[in-house]
Amino acid sequence: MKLSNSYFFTIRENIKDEDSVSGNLLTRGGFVRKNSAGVYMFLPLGLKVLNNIQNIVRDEMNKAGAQEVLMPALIPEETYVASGRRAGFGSSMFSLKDRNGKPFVLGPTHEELFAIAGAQGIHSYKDLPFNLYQLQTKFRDEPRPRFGLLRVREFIMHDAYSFDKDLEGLDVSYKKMYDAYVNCMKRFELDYVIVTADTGVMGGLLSQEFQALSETGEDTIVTCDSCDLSTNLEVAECPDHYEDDLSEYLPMEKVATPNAKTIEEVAAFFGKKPTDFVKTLIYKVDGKPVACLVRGNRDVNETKLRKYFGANEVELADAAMVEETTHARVGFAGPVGLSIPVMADYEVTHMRNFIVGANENDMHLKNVNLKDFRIDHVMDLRLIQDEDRCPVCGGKIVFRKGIEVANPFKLGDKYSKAMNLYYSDANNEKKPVIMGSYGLGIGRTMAAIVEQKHDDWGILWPISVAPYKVAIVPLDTKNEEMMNAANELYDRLNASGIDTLMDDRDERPGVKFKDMDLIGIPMRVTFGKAFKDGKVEFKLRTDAKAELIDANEAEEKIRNILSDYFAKQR
RNA sequence: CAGGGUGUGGCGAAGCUUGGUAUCGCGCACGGUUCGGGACCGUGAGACCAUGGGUUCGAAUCCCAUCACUCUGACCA
Repeated sequence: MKLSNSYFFTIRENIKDEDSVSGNLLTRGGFVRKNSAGVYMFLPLGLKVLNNIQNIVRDEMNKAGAQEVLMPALIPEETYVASGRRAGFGSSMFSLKDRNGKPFVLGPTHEELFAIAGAQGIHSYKDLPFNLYQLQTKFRDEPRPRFGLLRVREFIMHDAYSFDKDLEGLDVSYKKMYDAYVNCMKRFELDYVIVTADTGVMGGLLSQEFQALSETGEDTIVTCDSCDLSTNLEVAECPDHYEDDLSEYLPMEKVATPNAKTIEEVAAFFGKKPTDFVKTLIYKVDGKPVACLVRGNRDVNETKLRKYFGANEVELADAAMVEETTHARVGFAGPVGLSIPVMADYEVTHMRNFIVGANENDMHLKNVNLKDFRIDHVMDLRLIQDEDRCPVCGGKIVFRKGIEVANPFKLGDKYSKAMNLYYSDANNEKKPVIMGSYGLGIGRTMAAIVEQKHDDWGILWPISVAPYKVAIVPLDTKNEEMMNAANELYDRLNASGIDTLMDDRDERPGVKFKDMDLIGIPMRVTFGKAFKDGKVEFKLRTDAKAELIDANEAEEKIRNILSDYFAKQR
């Protein structure tokens, strides 16, 4: 591409409406532009990167033996009702009606449609296994889009679906996709970890996330410095490793605690620490109240709670529900005398003589013990914390932030049963097909790469995904000889399949350099002062200084760098 | 959903408290001087001040409503 006659622009100033490094640099470089909250235009440069990422995924999928298809985004709502996920997705699904009033949705993910597609081709065990994938636009009405391309409402996702006759087959299919994703990460040059995660609205047997490490990430990752523990915060275990408190039982006592309702306020009142309390949180689990008990310095892990109940939605109860269930204002809930289900964290069962709310305004109970109230279920209910030890080996745990770029699932038979996807085995018995599903966010990957690879001047694209591999920058556009030589190199590189950009604009050198740095082209060939001696400058975007080389050696040098690079990517 | 902020030429902002018909920087056009890390001087074009209503002789400015964008929290008792 020649810049002088193309849709190319950069923005010098910061973008007000972009809250992340990647969103800012991608907008300033003219890759993307926000059109509405969480919905982006992809401009020429941005589309080139997006296509490069998609082609890497496509290549890895094809190598893994998957076949590409394209499913509709516009889907009858009843499809998701059949699997039970219409309710699961709730308001995060975009929905609309056709002219006859028939409800449709815009697909947020496609397990159902692929199960339907599978059913059309699967009759016998001889039809299995196989694997389908697509690169397609998904729609999710996120409550709060943010961080540029990282959390959006319309995005291109790669999703793949495997079909097997049994769990052993699924293991093989899963491994292939897992390996394909590992290869993709390598080719994207992402610094990442793989963590076990919650299966969430997908359901199924196993979920792993490929998390690109970045402070901008919205996910918290828990790893251990002495074993290979690697898990998402929301599923990190807090096993029953607590020591019993053996102090003598004291008699329960009701104490007036006016104007004190937070743990800190009440602790100050009693002259005690938060660890001497049992916190009672009223949750709304699919609309029904549930009390959760954790030690005063702990937090409830809502994912664990949701999993235990198999619920779609878990949130803290509103004030009205708290008052109805505890007969007191918010701030005085306690387990004694509650008539709703009571869940307790393991740790609570090892405590003695603790303080709880009295279910009465401005009152707390002290010296409460397990005999004083009913617990319906004891479980691992809390969020892991800094001071906790590794649940596997007891080592020191480390918290990091990550961007979830890919997520393979072992689904099992959940969707097969819901969507009537069965096959006949060798004994002519009807069995559900065993499915896996695999997703990788294309735009999110693009943003994650920028989050990891940038400097003060702009983006540092890896060669594999860079919109152009080489930028040719002639500094004197009036010098005919120089322009001829630059054009010749430009033509030769492009003719041999090396995507090359030429900055033939009549701009000052500084402008051209700044722009090329901002958009992050990996290699730059500058035709400048030394051209009269037959020399050009060659510079890698990641290097501070340029080197002077013979003009007629530039092409070979670029070829060598690229062939070395791609050899290492294999 | 709850609470806060913002909306002014293409972009970024000032003006609003204390009403009097819009200012600055970037960008753009033209002329000139420049020309190796976002040049300088001069001239110029470009705005129904988010939308709708109200108060007023007069509204970007005050009042009401709506919409959009954005931040914080996703209510930790």
